Amino acid sequence: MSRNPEEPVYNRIEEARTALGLSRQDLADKAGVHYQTIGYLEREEYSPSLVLALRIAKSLNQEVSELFSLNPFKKGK
Amino acid sequence: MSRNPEEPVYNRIEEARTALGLSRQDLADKAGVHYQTIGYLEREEYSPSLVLALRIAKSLNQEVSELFSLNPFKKGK
DNA sequence: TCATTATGTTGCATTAATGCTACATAGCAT
DNA sequence: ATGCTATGTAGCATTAATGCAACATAATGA
Repeated sequence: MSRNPEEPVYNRIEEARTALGLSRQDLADKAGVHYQTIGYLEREEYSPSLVLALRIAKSLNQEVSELFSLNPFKKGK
Repeated sequence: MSRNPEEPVYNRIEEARTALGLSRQDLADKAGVHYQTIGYLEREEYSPSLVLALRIAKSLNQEVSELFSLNPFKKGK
């Protein structure tokens, strides 16, 4: 958020996406967003809206909490 | 999202908040946002950022998926 | 070699999310 | 009656999230 620039959101989008053999474009199509938006999210240049997070989670068959966290994810799951 | 004005996000924030005996101000303090932001969310006038959704879920001891959904919630849980 | 695909980078425009201030109302307690 | 708390509403300012276009690079395959 603009009012909380110090608190990032960590994610495992790339990990989950590649595990399904999807390109960013594939995931973007499923989630209904621009393919570069997926890139920004994977590089954690910004955090998504809740709507997008829910769509991505659905597209990747994961729980929001499995894909996104306020705390860094541990190595290898 | 601005690019998906047709897809709202449903939530049970008020239900979960009152169940804990919290006022909007209480929840806002916990989540680190303005108390009126909670009001806007409860009235579903807009959907939160993922960061805020994660903070609210944590503040209410709930999973994001228990509090927010792309589909309307059924009656009484 | 050439084309395609996937990805990264930059830049610009639009808009929703959030903060904040002020005011109104209703309920409750004193 | 008065004050306090919780909530709703409206308006304005700021900024992050998203779209989109253009270009670069690397890998792959024909």
